[in-house]
Amino acid sequence: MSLSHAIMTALLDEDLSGYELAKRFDVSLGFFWSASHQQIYKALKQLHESALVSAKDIDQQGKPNKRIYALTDSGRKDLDTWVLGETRTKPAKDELLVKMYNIGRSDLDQIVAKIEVRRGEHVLKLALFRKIESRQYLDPENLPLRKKGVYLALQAGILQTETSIRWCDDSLSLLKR
Amino acid sequence: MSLSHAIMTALLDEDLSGYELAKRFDVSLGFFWSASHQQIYKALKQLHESALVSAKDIDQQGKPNKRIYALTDSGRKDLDTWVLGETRTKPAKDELLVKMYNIGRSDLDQIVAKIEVRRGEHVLKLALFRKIESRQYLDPENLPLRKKGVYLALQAGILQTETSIRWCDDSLSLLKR
DNA sequence: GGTTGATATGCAATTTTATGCATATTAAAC
DNA sequence: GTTTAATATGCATAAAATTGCATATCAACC
Repeated sequence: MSLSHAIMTALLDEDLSGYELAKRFDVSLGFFWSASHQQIYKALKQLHESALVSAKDIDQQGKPNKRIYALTDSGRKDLDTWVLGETRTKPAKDELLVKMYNIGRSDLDQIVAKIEVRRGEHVLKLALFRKIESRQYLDPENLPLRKKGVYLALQAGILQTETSIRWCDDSLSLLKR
Repeated sequence: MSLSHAIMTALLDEDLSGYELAKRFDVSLGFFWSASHQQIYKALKQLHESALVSAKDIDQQGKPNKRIYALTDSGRKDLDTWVLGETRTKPAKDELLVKMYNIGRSDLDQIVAKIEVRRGEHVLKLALFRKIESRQYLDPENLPLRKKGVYLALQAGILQTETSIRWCDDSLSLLKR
C-alpha cells in the first residue's frame, strides 16, 4: 500500500499526529500523494499494529489530546525496501479531458467555463509552489542530497502546473475563436 | 461513476464491443482515463441494465462471438448531463515523486535508474501522441468543433509528456553531478 | 499434436478510496 | 450565550480499482 509509505516518508523529518499529517497531505507531500484524514487515521492504526511506527499520547491544554507517531527502525527498513522496489506509473485520470471529447454536442460555453475554473486552480497551486521554492530552494546546486530530492519533486509540481496553465490558455484561445 | 461516462464517450463515434473498448482504453481515450477489461465489462453490464446502452450479439466465424454496444438516446442524455455537471480535479498520485523524498537515505543509483525508466516510458508515449497528431490533426484551426476538443485533449497529453521528459532530464543532470 | 498469441467475456475476492456521520475541546467573534 | 472555526480522532458504509482466477475459439507456428 503506497499510502502507508507516503505517511512514513512524511515521518522521516518529524514526528507527527494524524491531524498534522492530514495537513501535510493537504500541501507539500500531498501535491504528489493525497489522502483524506479518514484514510490517514486508518493507515496509522495499521502501521502501529505492524510496529512500523510508534505512538505516544500527548496531553494538551487548550486543545484536544493528540497521538504523536514516529518511525521505528523496522519502519525505516520497510520504507527503504519500498523505495528500491517496483515503482508503478499511475495512468492519469482527468474528467475534464474526457469531457473535451464531448465538445460540440453540448454547450461550448460551459466547457470553456470549466477550463477557466481549472486554470484558476492551477494558478493558485503554482503560487503556492513558488512560495515554497523562494523560501527554501533558491540554491538547488548546494542543497544536501536529501533535500535535492524534495526540490526535484517540487520542480515536477511547478513544471506540470505551468504546463497545465499553458494548455488552458491554448484551449481557451482555440475554442473562443 | 466516471468510468461509465468515459465508456459512453468512446461510444459516441462508433459502436464497440467490450474487447474493442478495452483496446481503446489502452490508447486514445485511455491516455486520459484508464480501466482494465474487467472494469469495462462490468460497467457495460450496468450501463445495459440502466438502458443507457443497447447490446447486440454478433456471431463471428474464426473468432469467439462478441457483443456490440451502442449508445441509446437515454445514454446520450445522461452523458450530456454529466458533461455539464461538476468536474472534479483528481489530485495526482505519483510513487516516484514520493520516493524522491527518500533520496540520500537509500541508494541514489537505483533512484536514478527509476527516473531513466520513467523517461523511457514518456518517450514512447510521446512518439505515439505525435503519430496520432501527424495523421489526424495537422490543421487544428479548421477542424470541426467536435474534433477540436479531441485535438486539445491530445495536446494536453503531448504537453504533459514533454514536460515530464524535461523534468527527468533536469533531475538526472542534478543528481548525477 | 502441442504451444503460443490474438480474440472474446466474465466472476470473485481483496484492497483502496470516497462519503457520510459522529464526537469532543477550546478560543474568538458577535 | 451562541455560533463559528480550529484542533483532534475515528467508525461505518459505499463505490471503485486491483488482482487472481476461469473459460472458450481459432490461427499460426514448431
